[in-house]
Amino acid sequence: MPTLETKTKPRWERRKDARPQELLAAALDLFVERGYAAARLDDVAARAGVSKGTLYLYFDNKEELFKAVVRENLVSALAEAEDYIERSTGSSRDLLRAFILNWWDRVGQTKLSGISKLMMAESGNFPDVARFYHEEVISRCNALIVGILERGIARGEFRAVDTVNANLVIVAPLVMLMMWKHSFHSCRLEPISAKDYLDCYLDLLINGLQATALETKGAETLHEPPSNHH
Amino acid sequence: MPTLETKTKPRWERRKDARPQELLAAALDLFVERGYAAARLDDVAARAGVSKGTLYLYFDNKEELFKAVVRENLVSALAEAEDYIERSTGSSRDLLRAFILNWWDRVGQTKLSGISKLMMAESGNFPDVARFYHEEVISRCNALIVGILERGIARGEFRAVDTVNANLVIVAPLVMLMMWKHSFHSCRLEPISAKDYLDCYLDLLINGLQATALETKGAETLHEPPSNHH
DNA sequence: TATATTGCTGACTCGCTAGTTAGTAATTTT
DNA sequence: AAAATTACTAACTAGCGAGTCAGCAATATA
Repeated sequence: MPTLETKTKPRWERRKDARPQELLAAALDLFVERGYAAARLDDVAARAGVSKGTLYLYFDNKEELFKAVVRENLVSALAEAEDYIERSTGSSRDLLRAFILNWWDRVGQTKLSGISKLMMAESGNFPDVARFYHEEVISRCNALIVGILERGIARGEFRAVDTVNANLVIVAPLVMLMMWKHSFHSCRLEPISAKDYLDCYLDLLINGLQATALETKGAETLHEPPSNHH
Repeated sequence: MPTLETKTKPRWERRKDARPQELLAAALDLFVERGYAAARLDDVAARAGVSKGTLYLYFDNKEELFKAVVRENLVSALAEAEDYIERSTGSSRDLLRAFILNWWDRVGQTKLSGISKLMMAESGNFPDVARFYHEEVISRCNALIVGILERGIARGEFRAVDTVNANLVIVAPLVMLMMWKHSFHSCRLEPISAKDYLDCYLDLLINGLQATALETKGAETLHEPPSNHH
């Protein structure tokens, strides 16, 4: 009676080729949901439909698994952004805005934002992972933005701000928006509207960077004057 | 020979009154250093010079200990800020700047910044703590800033920005500065200069908020034009 | 000095998770 | 169809940390 599995499918299949991708996808999910330390490899394996032992056949340990997730998703996206900026020719103002909005589409809006949040949160407890992430993601991202600012200043489009700190000030609201997506879910009445937030941010930013408000006074603004709904 | 502790001090003392404060101080240190989940109560007790059992005499559990730390430090600071703003009479621009700089002195600059970072990082895994922190700290802080913005708009000092989102955009670089203080220590060549960062931030912000750049053109700027040292 | 009180200790339980491994079942080869 | 190969499983370990508690030693009291 118990041995009724006559013509059913095998209890498991050998799928050597598909496993890594499936494990990476599951790992991304769980790292984003729980954070680095709290993500359980048992759960990662389960979500990928394998046992934990199998996970260890494809990745040496938790740290290597995480690095693979970062390479697979963020590093590749960054490389594309570098290309995009390389090829651009328009005004620095438009370039900056396009970069930010594109970045939001490709990273901020997606679950990848959870990785940025996770690294901000846990870099202190995992210095090796932090170093890796800083070199592969943060440094390159900063270089991109400083590049755009220098370009804008050189062309006389932007005021001569301190580019290194301006980079940080510019990035901060974007990183925070990513972090808020993954913090205090249960507390906020209505989630932050990314569109409204970014509109407001870009409005303040472009205004703040403007070479001289006098000269460009007539230029079209990014959007209609924001409503003050409180 | 071994029993040479003739007239030495007792192995431990009874100090019922001093323990709570000492435990709170130790807890603040360890929560900031390690984060909420990773802070070990054994270590907290050890740093306070007692055993873990003693800690449990004064605090029910880890969560209550953490809440006590927040109340002791952040909630009290917030109450003072509320008073300060209540009493203020000057321009909204000065009030906003003063509030930000004062907040940096009282919180951002100190180890308390670690608490903000910790909550951003771990709120998802500890919803009860998150709710508490959101109600006691975040909501009240947001209300303060929205209040200043509304005041400035009502008086015609600020453009009619979307105050709710502007609040977030304004707060973001400040929260990020706090977080950076506690992230990627081992990666950054030179630590971020809070002064330069805040100068740059306030410069962009005030410029971005300015009612119309034409009218207030002659007003003294916050500081000398920032140098572009890169 | 003797007795009562209580602040404090330290060794315990219990549950949880990264990483290991002996063995098994799906596939490939012969 | 049998033998050889190997992708995979499941049960294991080792170690850690929150929370507990029986007992002890520092005071207070008599």
